[in-house]
Amino acid sequence: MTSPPSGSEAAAAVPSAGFDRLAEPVRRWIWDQGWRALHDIQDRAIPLILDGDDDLIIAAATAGGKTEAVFLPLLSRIATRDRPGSGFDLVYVGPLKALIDDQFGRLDQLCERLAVPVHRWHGDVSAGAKARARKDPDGILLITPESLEALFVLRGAEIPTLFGATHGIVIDELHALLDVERGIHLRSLLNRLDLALRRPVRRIGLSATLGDMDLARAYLRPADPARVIVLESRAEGQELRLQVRGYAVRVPRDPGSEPAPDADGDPDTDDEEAAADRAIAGHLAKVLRGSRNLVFAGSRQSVEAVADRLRRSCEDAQVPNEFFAHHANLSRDHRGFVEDRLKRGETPATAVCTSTLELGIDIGAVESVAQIGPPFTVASLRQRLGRSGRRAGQPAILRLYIKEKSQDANQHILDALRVGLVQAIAMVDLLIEGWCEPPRPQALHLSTLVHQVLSVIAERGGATARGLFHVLCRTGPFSGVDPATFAAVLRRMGEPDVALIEQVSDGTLLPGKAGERQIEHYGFYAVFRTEAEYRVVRDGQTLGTLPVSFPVVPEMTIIFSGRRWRVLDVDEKTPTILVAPDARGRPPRFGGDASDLHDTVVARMRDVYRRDDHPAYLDPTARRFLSEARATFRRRGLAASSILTEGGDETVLVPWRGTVATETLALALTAVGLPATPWGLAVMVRAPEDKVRAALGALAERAPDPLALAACARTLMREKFHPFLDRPLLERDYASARLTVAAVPDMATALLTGDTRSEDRR
DNA sequence: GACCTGCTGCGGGCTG
Repeated sequence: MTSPPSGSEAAAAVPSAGFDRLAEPVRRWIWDQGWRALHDIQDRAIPLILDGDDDLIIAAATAGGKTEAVFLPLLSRIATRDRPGSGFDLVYVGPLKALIDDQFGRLDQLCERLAVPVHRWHGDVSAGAKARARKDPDGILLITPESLEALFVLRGAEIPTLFGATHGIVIDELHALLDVERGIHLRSLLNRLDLALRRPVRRIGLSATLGDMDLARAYLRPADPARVIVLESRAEGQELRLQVRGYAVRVPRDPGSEPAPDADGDPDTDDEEAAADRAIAGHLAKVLRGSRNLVFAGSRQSVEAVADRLRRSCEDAQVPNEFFAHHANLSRDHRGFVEDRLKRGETPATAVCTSTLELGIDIGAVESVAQIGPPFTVASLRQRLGRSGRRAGQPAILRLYIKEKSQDANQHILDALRVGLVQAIAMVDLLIEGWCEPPRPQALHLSTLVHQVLSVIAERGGATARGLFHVLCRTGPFSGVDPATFAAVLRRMGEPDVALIEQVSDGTLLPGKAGERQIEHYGFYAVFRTEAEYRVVRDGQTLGTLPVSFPVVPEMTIIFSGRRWRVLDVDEKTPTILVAPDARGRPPRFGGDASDLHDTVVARMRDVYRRDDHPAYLDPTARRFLSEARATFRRRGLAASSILTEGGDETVLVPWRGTVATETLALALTAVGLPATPWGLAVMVRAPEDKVRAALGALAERAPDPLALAACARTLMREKFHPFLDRPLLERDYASARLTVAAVPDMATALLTGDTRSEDRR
């Protein structure tokens, strides 16, 4: 048993097996926090971290105490270290600067007790603080993947000194860093760290939403996934209150008549969709006013429109505004203001936001979460839901608002199937079951490979082709790249018109002219692509940014930051847009890419169509939509056959697979001369049914050649370093990332035989 | 037909 330190008036922590094993100053800190007990996950993590050196994944809900679960025992080990000051003892990698600042605040006072320094290292940290950390590396380093990259490029020779003492590297929000470019980047850096130190450094991943633990293990330690220990928190059965609300968008009966302008001169009330938007905003205003909430609106354009409507609803009610827009194009000042107001909790506040408020940063507990439109992924829905009901005894509240077109004789089959509502129901089902999307690990990631080739050359002051292959492909995350493909990438990088690298007489590869320009520019350290933007300025104050792809001219009116503006001037040189307040405005388009639906989600959607029950969480309109969707499903015979004829010359296929497989099927048909376009769940083929059936018959026999399909693809350049690759390499990269040719024969067979067995086996 | 994330070195001007 442990007694509280004398003088402490904090509530006594309940001693437990884990607690008793922590170092004395760490226990003292816990007493002072007034904690009554350690979380289950913390208690279980302590012996694992103290007694072993195995890699570890800790999966627990947002605010489940994951950070403390790893840092309390890790710091207990440091407290008894024998050689302080010979390098950073621990490294924490966080995907957001704001997250690092949050964690710094939490760790700093604990570490002060232990005389363990904590260093922040990201783009907003002063050069002086970084210089001090470099001169005397010790304690804990909190860093972003990009700043770690910068250390390799600029201080390659110092890596063994800086990290010589490091015995653990904690990766926060692991789910956000799986098979995306940034995750591959970080895995490459971790592998390069192990190689530079000539020993593996223990890796500890933290996450609330991992879809597949075996894949997560393989991502954390590709060389030895079996030894990665997974610690999952036992769910505490929190109450979830859920509602799905349907809203009808009326299709104009008489398309010839001009709609009457709205009384307040509101230009966006002229379309029928605006009536549904008004109804949604009206409900949000009614149920959210006076409390603290998050409204995920789906796109930045929709955030602006909804925030504007809710602000005006406050004006109409003559109460102070409590609804604020929050997305990545709004200024840091404005975002900070919204986050502070949510966090302080003194006045009511609702943020209408995009995924900016989905990850990690602490905005305190909110009472409810709303989602407008179906979610993009189950993982993101779970992450969003985790923002509400974080106080003990409080339920998590989720409201989903779904718009569907009202029924009409000429309605398109996909509208009549009410895909948005059915997608929302399928995702809520899967959320409740605890499923979420796993990563797809087969992509080659050639763009990121180009980046890492340059980075390793910079780190080491030159490298051989053999050495690069060893670091990046044999032991690193580019394991899908074979020697021939790797050689083709290097050859391409060395071509005179590309000039990223050049070879000197002894075979060493050095940066070429263009390569030097890349490496020397500070934009090099991030592997993801970004778009050019205007600054939006009012009276010398920056409100935020707009993509240059959005056409802006003087006198046009826009909604931005939830308010209405007139454009005074556009300066292409700086590039800046000057605005002044106005009574009118439309939300701008920000652009963006579509997301992929996973096979499991689509399989579940088909189950929803085939069932008869109505989930209790549907409101009357949503219930009606679901009945209509099922009626369409049966009337069109989709229960028995997934081949439909629309008019004489168009055939619609519904393969009931995710986006990648559906797009692969469309390309496979296009490649054999039948022009096919993927459209949501369906593939629209401009050919009569008998021809389509004949083509499917051939596809059922043999999987198509992926490179032949990639040759038919429209956009091959998707990532930052793609412009340096040639067409054959781009096609190979596309085939690896965006095609599943092996699934084509099964899809074709199922379509032809009307085999409607559910694929929903996970 | 979506979202998000990140960044160094150096020089000039100012303050104490």
